[in-house]
Amino acid sequence: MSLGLTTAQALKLWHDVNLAMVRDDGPDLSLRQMTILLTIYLEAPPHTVRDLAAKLAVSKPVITRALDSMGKLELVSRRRDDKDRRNVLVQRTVKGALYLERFADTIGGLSKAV
Amino acid sequence: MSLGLTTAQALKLWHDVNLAMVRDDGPDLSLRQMTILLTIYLEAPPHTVRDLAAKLAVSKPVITRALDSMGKLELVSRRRDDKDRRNVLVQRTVKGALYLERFADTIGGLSKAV
DNA sequence: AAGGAATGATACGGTTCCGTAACAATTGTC
DNA sequence: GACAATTGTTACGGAACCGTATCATTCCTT
Repeated sequence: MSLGLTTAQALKLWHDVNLAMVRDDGPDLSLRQMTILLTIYLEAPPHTVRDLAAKLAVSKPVITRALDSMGKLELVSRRRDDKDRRNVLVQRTVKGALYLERFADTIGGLSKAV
Repeated sequence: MSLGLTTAQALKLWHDVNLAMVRDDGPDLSLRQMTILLTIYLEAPPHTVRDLAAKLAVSKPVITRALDSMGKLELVSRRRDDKDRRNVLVQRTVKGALYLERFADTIGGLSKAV
């Protein structure tokens, strides 16, 4: 399916959503954090640190630190893999789901005005 | 005009564009920097530090520092206002225009796959 | 001309993130 | 069982950003 965004529409939508995020109180997730969060919630599990690092083309410590930060915000949780206890499985949380739901509503609402 | 984005479409589009930005080499602009850059290029001039701070609901040093950073990248330039030499006029640059044009193309291309 | 208002920049201390290198724990291999 | 490979984490020094307070410059009012 194609959304058929023109250049001007794309930039205006991005601007409006970014502006809403900047003006919003509460902590802003960094670009990497947001990408990790969306990956976890949009793609099928399991999600390991190694997989996420590969998908984002980023070092593993970047993932670990982002999971630390988002874990404090309870947007994400971690669990050891029982099949292979070297692995850490990144899991969704209720707060994380609500966060993204609210975020999607913001985009959806603003896209109506583009 | 309404783009009519569904929740799932909005999140997938955001994910895909963010992922492209993360994987891309070169410096990532922060959320605030990106918002400032888009404001400068989408809204009619003049743009002063004070106006930008008000629009983003952010302190003036945030704007000054963001302009410093983006100035080094030549995405933006500054000039004193001759009418009122207290003001600084934020101006567009060729590099900034190309940067956003390329960014819009990324969104446009990825939106076709949503 | 003098004092106050407005604008943007700077200083300061603190927090967060980064990249690289090293590390502990677990698994696989010989 | 010994040793290498894999996974995720931590350590370390450095860079970027933040919020608040302060400053220099310019304008305005009287």
